[in-house]
Amino acid sequence: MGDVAEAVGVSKTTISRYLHGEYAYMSSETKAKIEQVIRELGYRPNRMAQGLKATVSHMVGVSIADVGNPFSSLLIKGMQEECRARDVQLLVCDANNRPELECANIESLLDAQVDGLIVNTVGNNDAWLADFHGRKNRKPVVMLDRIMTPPTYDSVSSDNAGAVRSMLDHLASRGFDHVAFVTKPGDGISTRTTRRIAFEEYMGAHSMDGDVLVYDSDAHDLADRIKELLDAHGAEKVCLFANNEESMRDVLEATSAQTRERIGICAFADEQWAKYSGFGITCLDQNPVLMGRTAARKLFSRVYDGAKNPCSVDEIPTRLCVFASTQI
Amino acid sequence: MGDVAEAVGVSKTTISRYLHGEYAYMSSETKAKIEQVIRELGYRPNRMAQGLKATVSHMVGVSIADVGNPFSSLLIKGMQEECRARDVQLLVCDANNRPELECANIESLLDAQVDGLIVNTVGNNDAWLADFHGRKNRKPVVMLDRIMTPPTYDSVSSDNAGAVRSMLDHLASRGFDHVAFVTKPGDGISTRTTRRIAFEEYMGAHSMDGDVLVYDSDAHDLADRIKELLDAHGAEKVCLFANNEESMRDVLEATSAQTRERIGICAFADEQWAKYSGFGITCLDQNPVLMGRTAARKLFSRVYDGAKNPCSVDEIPTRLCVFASTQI
DNA sequence: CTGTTAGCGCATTCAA
DNA sequence: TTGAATGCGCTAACAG
Repeated sequence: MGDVAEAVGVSKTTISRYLHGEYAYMSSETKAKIEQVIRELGYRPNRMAQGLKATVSHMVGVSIADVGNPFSSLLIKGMQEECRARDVQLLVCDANNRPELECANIESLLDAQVDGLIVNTVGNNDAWLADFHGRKNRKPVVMLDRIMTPPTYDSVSSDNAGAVRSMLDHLASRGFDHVAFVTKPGDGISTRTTRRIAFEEYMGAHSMDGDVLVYDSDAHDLADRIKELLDAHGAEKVCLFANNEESMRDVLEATSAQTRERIGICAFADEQWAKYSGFGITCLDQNPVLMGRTAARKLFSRVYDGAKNPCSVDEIPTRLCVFASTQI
Repeated sequence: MGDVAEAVGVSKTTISRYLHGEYAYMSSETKAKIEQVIRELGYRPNRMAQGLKATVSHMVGVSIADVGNPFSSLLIKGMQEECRARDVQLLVCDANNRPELECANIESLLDAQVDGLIVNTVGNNDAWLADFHGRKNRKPVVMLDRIMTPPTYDSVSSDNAGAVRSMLDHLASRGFDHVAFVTKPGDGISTRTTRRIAFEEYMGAHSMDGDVLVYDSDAHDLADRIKELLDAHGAEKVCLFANNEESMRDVLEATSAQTRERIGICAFADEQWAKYSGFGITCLDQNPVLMGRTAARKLFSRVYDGAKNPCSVDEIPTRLCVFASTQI
């Protein structure tokens, strides 16, 4: 900036003013001259230096439970769209499904002077996150996909309960007698628990028969559990309802093609994926891009627009996509 | 930092020294005192301010052609692993498959004072990228997955040619007479071109019959093209070889289940995806996590370890995963 | 309309 | 062993 000022023959202040569009306090000749010199020198302001002075850095931090997950990548896509519009940079960290890393990520991001945080928590980290809320110079946080109860922060998630109900309505209409909700242990991950509870409530309220099948990471274990289930309910029309794509893959791994032909299967899963898996798997397609966008918007309104409203939870609707797997 | 200095009763210089581990110039009492006060106050150094002084910011920028792509998210996963080890932050931008955005991203990242860049180019941007190489204060760049010819920058890609050959060897061993390589137009994207050329060379060198089926984004168009192909080669054992997951989905969309039972199909695709698509699709599984790691390592060695070696291209091997779709 | 001054949080001489 | 002084690139009073 000094170089530009010198070349034009004015002070740095004037250059600074030019950069901020304060043309009113400036002769049109100097303005033109500055414009020209900046182009010639290819000058671009240093955002770090700006951030050092200002109270904002135009950077927001993101900690993702597992960036390798396709769902996560779509969350990021959504955030990016908003970031582009506001000219803010996204600092992305991966927590690799480990709470310690999530904490470390957040601390590092704060060191980098981010203006706010979007957290897709790994789960089992609510205590630390709640504690963080009590810090003096805390930065705004938006929880994404996986949320806390009560919602200490602004949050964005899918309408998980509604999604579960719409799937069960569909299964009922297709004449299924028994539905098993297949999931890994809750592990403090809100989506799993929310869906499971919605499932159990629906079962309680309707005359549908069903149970929850919690399995450990070992797919071998799952195969036995499914066999037991089918032994017990062999005569009925059974459907396996997987909590997510991972569990759906575990179900596919644990069942033979013959088995899959005589039972129904469905899952929370991306339509693109589900449509071509097997003969097509009926799924609840979430809207991760919209979720990411919404989270970014909420954060920006608080950080850059000074919104002071109490924190709220946005639930993004899901879409039921019916394919061959529930048509038996 | 001033607060800490005051509380301890020393100057900021001493605190700075403490933070950099220069304990030699310090009485053990002051050291202990500093340690304590820092903990009490929860002081953490401001990386922006450090970056303003130092020549490095401990941030690297990434521009991804399409962050929504699962492949991309695994590239990022790999980078993150290296970033964690070196304590550097990743600034991630999405180019949304548009060259203008890629350029804008890179400029923005430089404004943020990143120490270097990893670019997964959208394609058709080689001229700008080459021009960028000529800039005075250019920062180091590593091209990832999609590379330039000649390689102006350090680059990391899959061993695309080798992968194509291994797939064609496999198809030959399975007795296929005719193979069609299905791809969207090249569009300046190196992977597409490299694979296509490897395909054509193999066909030329072996007595295998085949052709390249370039289709536009419209899957309808593709259905007609495939029909023509099968009309012409109906008597032979035909295989469709898709350039990537997207084209594979387009092939699935464009063919009926009956058709798929009498032809072979295969693709460059993630094993997780391919294994459960249809009856299982034979695929070339790349190693995006390793690619991301490798790119980050190359960048870091240049940026932080002062490596001066000429730029090089690393080719990461792929893995052939055979499933039912090539067993007809 | 324009410039002077001071300072953001830190690292680095140089001196003591 | 420690500290004072200077400046990184930029912004924001406050003066003219």
